[in-house]
Amino acid sequence: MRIGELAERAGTSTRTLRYYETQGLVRPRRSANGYRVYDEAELRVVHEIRALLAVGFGLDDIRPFVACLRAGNSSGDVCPDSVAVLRRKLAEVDAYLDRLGTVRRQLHDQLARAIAHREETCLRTRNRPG
Amino acid sequence: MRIGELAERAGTSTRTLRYYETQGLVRPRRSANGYRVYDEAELRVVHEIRALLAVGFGLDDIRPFVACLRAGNSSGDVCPDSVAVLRRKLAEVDAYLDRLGTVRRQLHDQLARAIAHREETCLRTRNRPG
DNA sequence: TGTTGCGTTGACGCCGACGGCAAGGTTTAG
DNA sequence: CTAAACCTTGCCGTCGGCGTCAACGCAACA
Repeated sequence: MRIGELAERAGTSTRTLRYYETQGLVRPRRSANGYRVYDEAELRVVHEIRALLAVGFGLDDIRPFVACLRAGNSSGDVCPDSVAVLRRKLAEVDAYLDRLGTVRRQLHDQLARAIAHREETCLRTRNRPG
Repeated sequence: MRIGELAERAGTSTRTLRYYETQGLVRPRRSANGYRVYDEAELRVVHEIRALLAVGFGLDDIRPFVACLRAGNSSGDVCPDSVAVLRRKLAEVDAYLDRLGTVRRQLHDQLARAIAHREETCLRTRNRPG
């Protein structure tokens, strides 16, 4: 399979696949004329990359998962390095959820006060002697 | 007050203040020699900018709040444009909290399955005839 | 008068995951 | 023979909020 077909089957672009290659995530062979040639297993790898990107991983974090798949495992998640990344990412997400919750409360209060202030001002204006 | 003093009092850098100026958020006068000169009100403005940035606003979103302060209001929040931005941001944060919650559940499940798989594999290995 | 410490503008660097274009080579269909 | 549809490498652009020089001017103090 060449790059165009893989791109289409993986739902991405050739540009993206070439970029993954520069990042050491995908390793095509080369045919005689220099074209990249991928086997079926690479489709699985690209799907794994896309799924993890969608969850918010960076390409650096994804590397262990790809290595795990390439080592012959049925899932990219089961190797120690992958588990370590999953743990770290879960902790990061929890921390971010905390911060975002705090921000939400602050925004909510800020909005409530602003509206209360406007109501008050409006009332004063309406009762003002004209 | 010149730029260095304002930077120090606002807890930021001169570079940052000049950048805010290019974004139309801060408007110093100029002294005869071309130095930027700020009055006390600008300190308040810079504090407002910093507070909103810390909450996750972009400079574009902050513009109405600065305008509101500059219009003489005691808070930057009370003007209609500011309230609109607050509403929008609150909705954005809520949406992001949802997505992040989904991601958290997915990560949690993924991690749980990976660990379960490893336990299982470990047991099989230990019971394997040597 | 020299040095130190302010100030000025302008321009490039950063991060991450690509998009897009240029300028070519290859292959295939008509 | 030619045009279309692939492929190649390489390099610049994107977004945001600045950091970090560079090269210069101005001010104050010993």
